[in-house]
Amino acid sequence: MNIGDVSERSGVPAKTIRYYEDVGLITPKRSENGYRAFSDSDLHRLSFLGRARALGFSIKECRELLALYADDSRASADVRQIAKGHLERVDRKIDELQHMRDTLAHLVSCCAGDDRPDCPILKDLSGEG
Amino acid sequence: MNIGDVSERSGVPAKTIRYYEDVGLITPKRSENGYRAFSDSDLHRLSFLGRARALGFSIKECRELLALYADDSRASADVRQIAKGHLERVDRKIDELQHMRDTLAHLVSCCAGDDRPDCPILKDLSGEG
DNA sequence: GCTTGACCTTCCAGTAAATGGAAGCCTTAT
DNA sequence: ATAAGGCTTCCATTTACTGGAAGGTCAAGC
Repeated sequence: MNIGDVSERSGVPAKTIRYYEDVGLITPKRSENGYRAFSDSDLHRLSFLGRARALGFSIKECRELLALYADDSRASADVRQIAKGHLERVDRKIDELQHMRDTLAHLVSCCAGDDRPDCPILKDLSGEG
Repeated sequence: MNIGDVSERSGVPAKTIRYYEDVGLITPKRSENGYRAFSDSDLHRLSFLGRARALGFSIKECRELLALYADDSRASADVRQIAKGHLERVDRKIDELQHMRDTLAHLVSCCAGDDRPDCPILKDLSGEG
């Protein structure tokens, strides 16, 4: 398969696939003409990466997950730990965004949003109130 | 005031203050020795930036907000639009993270996390199930 | 007067994870 | 033969800083 094929099948953009090769996440063979020649296993790996990235795992974590996936003697505890660590990070991020959201929603609701200059949003940002 | 003073008072790291000067968000005067000489107004501006960034506004938005703040004939509608646009972005991000979170939490709860290789997390990522 | 340590300066590089674009081969169809 | 579309590499850009090196400045203590 050429890069366009695996891109379409895996849902990972061609540009991103080349990037994944650059950083060593995949190592497709090459055809005689220099084109990348992807195997079914490469495609599978790319789909794995697509799903892991969609769940927010970092490239580093993806690398670790792929290594565990390839290791028949892995302990599921190792996989779980990576996922749990990531889950906690996501939870913290949600909390942070939720806090921003509440403040923003409050400020927006307080602002008249008309043609007058008086604005509680700017007041808050400037330290008044 | 030197950079260390305004950094402490505004809560913005010195490194970040220099960066803000680089990108034109602040333009402190210079003392004869070459040190940045911050005025009260510079400090105020930095505090404004610190609060805006803490709410997740981008540098570009901060620039716009500062411009509106300085403009006595502004319309609060313009401020509100920036804040509302940002709020919507934050909402979308929260939804996205929440979806990740739910999937991750489910997977983590399904994984035994012991020394055996069998792992529903990897199963899911690999496309099975 | 000299040293020491805490500040300050600039400049360069690196971070995460792609993405955009240019210049130029390869292939396939007309 | 040529045009379209796909492929290649390489370089730059994005976001918002952050780290570190090399070196100037200042105030305190001996």
